Parts: sequence; structure tokens; C-alpha cells
Amino acid sequence: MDALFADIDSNSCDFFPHSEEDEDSCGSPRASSPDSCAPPPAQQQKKRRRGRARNEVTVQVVKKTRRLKANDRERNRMHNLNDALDALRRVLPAFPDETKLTKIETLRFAHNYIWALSETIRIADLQAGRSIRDTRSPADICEAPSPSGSWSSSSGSSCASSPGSPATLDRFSLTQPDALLGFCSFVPNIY
DNA sequence: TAGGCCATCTGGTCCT
DNA sequence: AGGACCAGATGGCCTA
Repeated sequence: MDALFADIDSNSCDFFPHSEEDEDSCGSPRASSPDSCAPPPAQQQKKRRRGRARNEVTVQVVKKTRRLKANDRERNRMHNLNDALDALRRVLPAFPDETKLTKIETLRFAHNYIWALSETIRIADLQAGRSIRDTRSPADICEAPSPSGSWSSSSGSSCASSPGSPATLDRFSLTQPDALLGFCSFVPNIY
């Protein structure tokens, strides 16, 4: 599309249309020679007005060219953003139904995932510092059956998002403990 | 068919 | 001045 305007200067001439309707005639085969573009002396005043018209046309072309370039950059920017989102999806645990997470779901899931991992590490550190024998280990926690089927799309209460705790995945309606247990099933060898 | 999701366009704003 | 970023608008596609 940019090519449409790339050679606009080379195609233009000093002749400018008598009216708005004639604007396109400048680059046309009809305006074959530069001489044909030169107005007669009697039209000098009109020439000035035409000059202004040319500037307006040129400004419009420049604006359109910049817009098209900006559109292209914006498109690429969004593509890069989507690529990053896809990369994020790849490092997140896969879901049984294999349906692609939406953008918002991916971000929320990643948020929960990071929280679950950090929570797992915290619990592990806690366990390591204890000497009580009957305390359940993090591995035990991970081996515990999921109360809500972990990743199944069960309908349940959603936990409100609060500082320091992740928002529940709307799609899977996981509470934080559910999420931790569920995530543990994906990182069984973390210890 | 309504609603959700997405890609794209667009104009505004900020930054270099 | 030009590019990056952002948010609103719009239209297409898909699904319940």
C-alpha cells in the first residue's frame, strides 16, 4: 500500500487542477509534458490558489502515508504482543480440553501460576525449618487429591482478587488452595 | 441472535 | 519529527 504513495513526488508535476474534481488528472497520461502544466500569465492569481491547493493535496498525501506507516507499526506491535502471549501460553501447564486460553485468561492464569509456585516454595521452606515429624510435607500436599478436580471446569465460588493473592481463574473457578493443589500436579518433582 | 473475543484502524499523548 | 504506546471504535468470526 505504501508503494501507492512511494513515488508520488516523481509522478507529480507543476500543474495543479482547476477544480477538486480534476485533482487526479495530474499524474495521468493526459498531463504528458511539463509545458502542459505551465499556466498562461492570465491565470497567475489562480496559480497562487492552485499552489495552496497543491499544498493541501500534498499534506493529505503525507498524512495518509504517515497513517499507513503508523498502522503498519501498530500491527507489528500487536503481533509482537501476541507472540509474547503465545510464548507465555507455552510455558504454562496445558489444559485437558486443550482449548486455547484467551488473552485475559492467559494473564490471570500466569498470575495464579506464579503465585502457586511461590507459595509452594514458601511452604517447602516452612517445612524445612520444622522438626515436627507428623507434619505433612509439601510433597504430601501435592499428592493430595484435588478437592475440585483441579483443572476441571467446575462451577464454584470464585475468590475475590486481593493484594498478595491472585485472582481466581474464572474459567476454572479455582480457589487458591485448589489452584495450589492443581499446580502441584504439574510440578510433582519440584522437591 | 446476542455476547465474547479478536484484529485492525485511528487519533491522542509521551518520549527520544 | 517520528516512533512507541495507549485506548476507543468498528467489523468479522465463533459459540451457546
